[in-house]
Amino acid sequence: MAATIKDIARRTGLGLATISKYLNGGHVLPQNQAAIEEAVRALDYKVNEAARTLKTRRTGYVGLVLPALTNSFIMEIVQQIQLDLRACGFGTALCCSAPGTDSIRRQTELEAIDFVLKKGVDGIINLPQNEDGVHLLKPLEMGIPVTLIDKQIPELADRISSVMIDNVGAARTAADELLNAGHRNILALFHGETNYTGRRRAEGFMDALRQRGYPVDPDRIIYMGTTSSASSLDLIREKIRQFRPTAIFAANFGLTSRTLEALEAEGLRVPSDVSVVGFDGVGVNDGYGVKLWSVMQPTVQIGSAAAQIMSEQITAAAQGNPLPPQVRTLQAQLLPGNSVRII
Amino acid sequence: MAATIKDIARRTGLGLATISKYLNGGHVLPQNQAAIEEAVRALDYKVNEAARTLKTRRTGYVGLVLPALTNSFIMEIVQQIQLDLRACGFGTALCCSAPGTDSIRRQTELEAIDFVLKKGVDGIINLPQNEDGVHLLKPLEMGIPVTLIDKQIPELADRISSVMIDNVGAARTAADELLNAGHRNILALFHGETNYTGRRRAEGFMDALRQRGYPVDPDRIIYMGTTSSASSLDLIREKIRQFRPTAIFAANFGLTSRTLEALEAEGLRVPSDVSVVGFDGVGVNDGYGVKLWSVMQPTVQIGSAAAQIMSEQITAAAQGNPLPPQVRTLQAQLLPGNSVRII
DNA sequence: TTGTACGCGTTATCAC
DNA sequence: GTGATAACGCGTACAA
Repeated sequence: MAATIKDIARRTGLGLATISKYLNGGHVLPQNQAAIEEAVRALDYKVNEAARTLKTRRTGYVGLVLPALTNSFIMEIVQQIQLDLRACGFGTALCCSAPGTDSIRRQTELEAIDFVLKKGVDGIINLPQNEDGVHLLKPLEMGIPVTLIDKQIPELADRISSVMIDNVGAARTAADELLNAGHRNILALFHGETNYTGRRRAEGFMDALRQRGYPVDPDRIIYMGTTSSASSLDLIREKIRQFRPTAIFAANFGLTSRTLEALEAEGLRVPSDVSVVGFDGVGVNDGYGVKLWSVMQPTVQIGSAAAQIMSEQITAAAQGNPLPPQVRTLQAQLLPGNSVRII
Repeated sequence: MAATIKDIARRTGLGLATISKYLNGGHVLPQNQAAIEEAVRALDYKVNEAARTLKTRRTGYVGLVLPALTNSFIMEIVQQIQLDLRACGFGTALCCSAPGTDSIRRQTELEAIDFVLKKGVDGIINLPQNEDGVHLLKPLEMGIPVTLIDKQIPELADRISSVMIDNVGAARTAADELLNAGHRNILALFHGETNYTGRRRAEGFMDALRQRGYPVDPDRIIYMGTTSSASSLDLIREKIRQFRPTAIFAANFGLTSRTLEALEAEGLRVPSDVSVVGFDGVGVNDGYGVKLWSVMQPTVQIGSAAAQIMSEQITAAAQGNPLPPQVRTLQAQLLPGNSVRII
């Protein structure tokens, strides 16, 4: 049986309130402090988090709700979030809304949120897949702070914090690289059309073209929608055959992977046949001859920022003066490779 | 303010015990059941997990302690564990012992275990990096069930459950593939020499050689130890130059990646210069011309098995009759590629 | 089957 | 500064 605060009280002859106060950072007489410290060590006392939660209504857990663990980008962020939250004393309750076709995604993400809510969390960090954010209404209503990563939900922008990169700038830089190399016939691949991040990256890409006075061909701007990997692959192959681009810009992890597959399937080589700028480090460290140019998001910084914001929001809310939502925008970096041919 | 069991009692006119019993699966009169159901819906009642934990001493969380989130193999397992645990009603407390040189690994893993213990978990699923398992003594002593994945700790084999593949068989199958293709000068790369999984795979590899009467050259069996990625890469390159192998077998995810890098750095092509059989899907879906032969571990099954064992152990322990530790061995599969040249 | 009363370990509010 | 004491919400003997 684990030692309780009562055991400490018995051993030291002090009252419960004194012990509790000291344990929570209050001041007591030096002699009492020493006595408590001694008793804690001797009895190997650990606070009972359940009892504390029952009283304070704070669980010390942050829910981390993600679509799935599918790529190194999200993995690095998850790890960093977990490390930093732990450093702040918070546990990380991982909850993947998990695979599922788009038609049931709303449902699975809602269930994931409901689950962490049921388990009890002080805050939620979410990489949303449900673009209208209805799944976040309940936590918001309950006064549980929410921080978004990677994507933004404009409708809720004034009520929730978010951490993401300058998507417009990142895409613009990537496009510039291709344009500087002389490419004009560029196929550009983005997330679904309703996807905030995808739209921003598309904007950045088009910005780069316009800035130089090049025409924007809407047919070469492909929004993948929420199709499966397989049909995305087919679509990319089709577009490659249709437009015979000299270069491709793929605006996220999955699209970059599928672009490489599509080129391989079409028998096209990088960069001799087609130049490629990708995202999130795909094809950067494969140990093959081709090293892709890649937009690298600062995953460590993203994770740290999310954890920090979350921690601050929770602490402030616990003290009765909730902080306004924070938005943090970080800069991505274009990592050079050898996948762009100068023409 | 959230509704409590008392509110239900007031609304239905029933006693607290009746409500509680029904909520925990007990039988009550149909009319009372209906009344309770109605009240639960009307008041949007949710059980307070903290109060329940305080009483039952069960938190409904399983600690998932890993070295780090570094590759798709571990990621897939983590996701599956989380999904299955959730289906059993358990939350997943993710805790990465995190990066760190080997000298401090014992410490970081111990801290990770201590953290989940402090937060309160009913069980621990662990991918150990500390090979003697001292970090698991405390949970074991506390009566908290532990399930290992991927690796085994022989000293503790009779006290903890484990889920892993038939490492000997997997390595033997991989070796057979190379031997069948006519390779005799094979460089074989394994984890550290003190690593259980690495040793088992090395055994399997050597078995395959011996079974055919081929000599085992200890110099071509490389144990990486716990060196950094960079120095591993250097070591592999050195061995390649030294032995000029016609084939390489890399016995885990990281080693396979570094093997590809090393070959690239040495200017050697796969499979024309050197054949390769790797592990865990590295180089299988890169969208390049070469698709590696790869030992694929059944990540979904591993995750499911770990979650299932954990759930059973916890449930049994909660009912006072703890289950003996379980060991589950699954079969890996050798996925064909085009990275092996017949000579 | 149902209800009463108590305890789980902690924090918070008072008096002192 | 300190110490009784009352919650917090639930599970569970025990009695009815």
